[in-house]
Amino acid sequence: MLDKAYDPGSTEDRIYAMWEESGAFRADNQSDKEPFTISMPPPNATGQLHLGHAVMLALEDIFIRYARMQSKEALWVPGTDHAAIATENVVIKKLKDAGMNDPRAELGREKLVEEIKTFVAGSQSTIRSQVRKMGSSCDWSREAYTMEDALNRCVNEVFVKMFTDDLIYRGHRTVNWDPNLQTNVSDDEVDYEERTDPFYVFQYGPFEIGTVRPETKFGDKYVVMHPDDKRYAQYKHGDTFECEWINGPITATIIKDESVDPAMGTGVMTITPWHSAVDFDIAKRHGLDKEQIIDFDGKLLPIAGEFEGMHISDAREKIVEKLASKGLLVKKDDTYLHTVAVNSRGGGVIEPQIKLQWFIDVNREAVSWKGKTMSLKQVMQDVVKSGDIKIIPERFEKTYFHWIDNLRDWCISRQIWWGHQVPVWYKGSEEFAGVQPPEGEGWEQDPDTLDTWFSSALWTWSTLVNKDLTADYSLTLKEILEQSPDFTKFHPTQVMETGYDIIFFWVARMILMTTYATGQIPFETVYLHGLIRTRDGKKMSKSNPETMIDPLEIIPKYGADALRMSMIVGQSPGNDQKLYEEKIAGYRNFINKLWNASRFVLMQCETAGVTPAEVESGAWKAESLGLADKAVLSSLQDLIDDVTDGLTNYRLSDVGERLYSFTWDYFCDWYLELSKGEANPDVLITVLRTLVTLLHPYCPFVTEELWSQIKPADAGMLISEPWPVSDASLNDASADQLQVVITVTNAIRSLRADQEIEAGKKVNIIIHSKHADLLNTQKDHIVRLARLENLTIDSSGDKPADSASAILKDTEIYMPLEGLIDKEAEVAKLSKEKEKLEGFIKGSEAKLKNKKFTDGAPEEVITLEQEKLQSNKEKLKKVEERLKVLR
RNA sequence: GGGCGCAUAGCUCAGUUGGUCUAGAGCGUCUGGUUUACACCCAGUAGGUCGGGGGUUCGACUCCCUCUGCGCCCACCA
Repeated sequence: MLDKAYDPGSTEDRIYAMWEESGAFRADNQSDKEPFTISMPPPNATGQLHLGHAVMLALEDIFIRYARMQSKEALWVPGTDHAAIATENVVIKKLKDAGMNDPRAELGREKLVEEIKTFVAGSQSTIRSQVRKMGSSCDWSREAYTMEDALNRCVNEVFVKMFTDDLIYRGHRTVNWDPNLQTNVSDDEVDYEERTDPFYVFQYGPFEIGTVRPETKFGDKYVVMHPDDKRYAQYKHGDTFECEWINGPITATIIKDESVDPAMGTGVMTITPWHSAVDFDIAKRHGLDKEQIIDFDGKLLPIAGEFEGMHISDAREKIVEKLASKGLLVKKDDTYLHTVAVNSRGGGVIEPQIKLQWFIDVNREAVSWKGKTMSLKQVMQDVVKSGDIKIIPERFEKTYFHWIDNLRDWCISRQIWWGHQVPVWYKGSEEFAGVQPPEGEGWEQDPDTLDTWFSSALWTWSTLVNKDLTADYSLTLKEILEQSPDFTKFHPTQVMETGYDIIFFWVARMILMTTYATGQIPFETVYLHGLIRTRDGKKMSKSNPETMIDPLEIIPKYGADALRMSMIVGQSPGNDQKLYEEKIAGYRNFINKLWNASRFVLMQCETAGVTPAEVESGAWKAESLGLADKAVLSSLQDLIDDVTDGLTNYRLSDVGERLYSFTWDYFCDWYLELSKGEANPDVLITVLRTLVTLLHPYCPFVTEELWSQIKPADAGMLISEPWPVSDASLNDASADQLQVVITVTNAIRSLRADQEIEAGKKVNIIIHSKHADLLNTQKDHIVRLARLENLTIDSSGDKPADSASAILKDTEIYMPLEGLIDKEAEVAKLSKEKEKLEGFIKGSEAKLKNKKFTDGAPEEVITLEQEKLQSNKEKLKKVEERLKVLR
């Protein structure tokens, strides 16, 4: 017999080990079954599982378990990401904490990379065990890692292919340079922080110019204004003038450019092309000189004269002092609020610099897609516009298009050591791009590594290539793909489930790279979940540990099943959710309820001398079924349909709620209560089996554990059970009939509960007339219910002539055939219904007459409308007749 | 500046193409119950003019406009 309460702690690890050892997670690339694939978004190999991962794992596990039970070949590929900058950063920080001053300089490239590898290995094993804790049924035999050899081969192949197609180029551009981490980062990785800094206005010849960054102003020899600005009409483009500046007199040139906003400040500015992307563009347009003022460590160069070698943070004040002493400081505003660019990967303030970097050209039309030649941008737009890829929720498609419209060339090179090194080699002025190093002496590889998203953009397919084939350099990428059984079977994947915050970083780039490299879309559906927030709506973060909910603390306390459900039910895709312990406790209670319901069913079986294993689902004699049995079986068929339909359409929250209320409110509170008098073990076991099966994707541990107690003798594990199919022949009871049963049951019970009812007092239960014709057929059942409630039947008493009542000893319950009790209420109700029906009819008629509707609508819609009209007319007729009778 | 979203019971949220919702759930409140499936329980109760205003419609929580408040994303900030 089961314990009184479900204990996840003693169950979950055991169940997980059982699943894993059985091979239930492993997908077969040779099977005939329809494939269903999910690539797990690889957690960063830097650390700990958090709630963001937990929600992702819960959602994907539901998708994959449902697919598996639907007899699809379900594959869920797990893995980890090397998270280039983040990881290198963490390791460097650790080394510094251990007493090293400059780990990069002290260790050198090779040794530092070794350090990182060691760290990653430890972190990966932590993640693996944490993913297991959530019950994730992923295929560990296919675990992947973005830095493994096979993936490196794919990265190099794609790079070289793009290089050959002129989609990758190297050029001098303004990049987001982080002097702290000594690397550049992509535009998407830059965060903007609001700060208050002094804003200075200086006299620059005849002009006043404003700036927060005087330290960049050494090289400013161009003064720019809008060509239509009347205030400066006297100055002509190209005019020069002499003026006093930081380190003595300079010659300045007037530039007229439309990018200047006349309304901003004085409408005049000087430019620093080397350290600003906007200024760079202006300089480029007019062919102006560019000079570097600040070096890559953030120190001033010789152009700064006496300030040379000074760090910009120290130099600012001194430069201002000097300008002030020359009488050139016009104004200083200490309350100026502006935004400062910082590296979101844990680095410092971004200093724009011109650097030689590698870029992916998103506008060049060199990609063959659907028989046309398109740019990468166009392909990205096409696959979503055409519906090949569907995004849930749909509104993110807008966000996606908006992003693409503003997309600039993607800078893919990074000046860090941890990552895939750029597969380009140099010898003198020679340049060689190849999957393997060039032959011969004297070649040196480009020291840069690739943006971490370059490799993760290949994730859906690079994880499916055959590893032996990737070691064979006589094969092309195309041949490798064609000969990889996993790839041919499982790609494109079906669902990409991830947080909406990485739609640009990752989702968009997977689409970009995968369509280009494989000619296939990476996935069919994108399901985006929201962020998990604290109770007061704050982002959960390590810096605020009090509000943090750590899944690894929650799971032992409430169970993984409860955690999973608390993050799924009552949750809509793409919206953030607040999570707190009471919510999780609520689902822990639900899990326990299910457990105890099963315990009760098992007890009933024991009492009846039935062993659950012997019960064959659905094998009973029709005449042995009471009305309640029929009702529960009928409702169960609806449940199966609703859950199946909901899961197919990714309506996870609805389905969860439906299962929750069926289990608790209907199965436990109603059917099990009835069974206390007279139990039908066959039905109890059958219903429970179906229920547990339907619940399995949501709460896999407890259901698997229960299954072992209630399963048929010849059944295996629940994880591998087929999905239930509804049986229409069990669905014969009408909704009204069921409603009567429920109503009467509850009424009898509440009468019993109400102590104030004296024996013999007459109480009427009003049952609406539309049920009246059912009453006779249910009389026996109601009598049975009464017996269960310890009410004895005395049919000797006087029966009111106008009711078909069962007369009970303690209380008389009349069930009037007609609405005798509250005529007024019924008339009011019917009048309202009449009004409503008239409205429907009017609406339908208008619709059918409207050409706009009939011309545009498909035939089924019109037929449906006509049917609706017809049935409403019939309904109206009945209502009117009924009203006539009542009046 | 451009874009997206949210505003429904004390709290956290559902509400599927406008129609049996005279608006639902969980938690919390209050009342009562409980000799055995479960107090991680049972039966009830109270609580909302679905942010304000206008419009479309026979009918709007649901569609359109507008206002207010909150949040997010992108761009820019001389």
